[in-house]
Amino acid sequence: MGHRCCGKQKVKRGLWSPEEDEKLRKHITTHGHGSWSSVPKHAGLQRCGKSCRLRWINYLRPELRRGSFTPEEEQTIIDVHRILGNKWAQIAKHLPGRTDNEVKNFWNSCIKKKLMSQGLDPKTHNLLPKSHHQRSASNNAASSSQSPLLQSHNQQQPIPVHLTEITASPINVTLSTDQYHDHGQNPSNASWTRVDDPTFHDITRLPHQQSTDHSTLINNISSSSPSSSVNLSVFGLLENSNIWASGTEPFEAPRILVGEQSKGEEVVLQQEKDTLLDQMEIKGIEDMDHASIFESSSVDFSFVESTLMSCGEVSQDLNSMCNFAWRY
DNA sequence: AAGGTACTCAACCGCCTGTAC
DNA sequence: AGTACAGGCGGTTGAGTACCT
Repeated sequence: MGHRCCGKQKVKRGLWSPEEDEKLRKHITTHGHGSWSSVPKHAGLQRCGKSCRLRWINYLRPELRRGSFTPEEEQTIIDVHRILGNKWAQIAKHLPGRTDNEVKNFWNSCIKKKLMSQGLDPKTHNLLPKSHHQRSASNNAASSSQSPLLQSHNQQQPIPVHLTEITASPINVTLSTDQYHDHGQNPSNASWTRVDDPTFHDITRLPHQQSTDHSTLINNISSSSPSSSVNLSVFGLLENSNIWASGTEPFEAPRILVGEQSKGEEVVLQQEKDTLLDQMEIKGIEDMDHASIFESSSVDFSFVESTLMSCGEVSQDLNSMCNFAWRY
């Protein structure tokens, strides 16, 4: 039987046998994979190169972490997905030892349903229309015990902010109007508080993280994944001053060499950026010292920046990232 | 016990992008 | 500039398994 990606050879398909696994493992550990298209030949496998690559990446790599996802990993997936959407490879990068395939499967089989049973649109992380929610909730008796978090959340419709102007792929961040005021000048002791609704919660928080105490919540989230530098709650919903808590690795600001861009591109990008910024409602935080914000933050923005970069938003310095992060 | 249904997850497919020529 | 190729990625499929009636 032919194969579309390597039509000439006869290749085996379907599940891998232990013998095939062993051949592939032995070949790669001794020779490395080099060109994947040549791996089957050198390893003595009747598989196509793509298949070998997939098998190695998803199953044979020694650094892979097997077993079920922890609540912390689940929260990380939800948080990152809220920002990036179905960018499984990007999401997986923030879960050491997990593959994009694994994350994708876990999302589709578990998290998606969980969110839907809680009345949330898994695509946008926004609330579904009430009828839909009731229907899905009744369809899923096992998870019908809605968390207090969502009960309170349902009382207030968040306003989806679509960032399609900034990125090529839609990124939806859910927030409420005028949620936060900045009471501090120094980010290290800035006091970020919601001003309109003390019952508002991060909509994707897990049941085990229910708490009306925002300090506890943020501490839980940020301490729950020590191996990950991601705490994306900050992008969706800035909770309070705890996000500035010290004691973790200071964020090292990513730097992009201005010289890598042409002058013309710089001008155009700057104009686009200015236009976008004009369109956005400014919440009074841009006066903050951005550099000091990042230095005192434990939040890793680099992946967001890389995503924005790949989607066409090129920043010459940290300002655009600051603008992005601190406006939403 | 048997049949049906739901679920999980490994693997495949097709498209896109980057690179070499 | 155009083409071919390899690698990477997200979406989808289907086999195996668990659970339910």
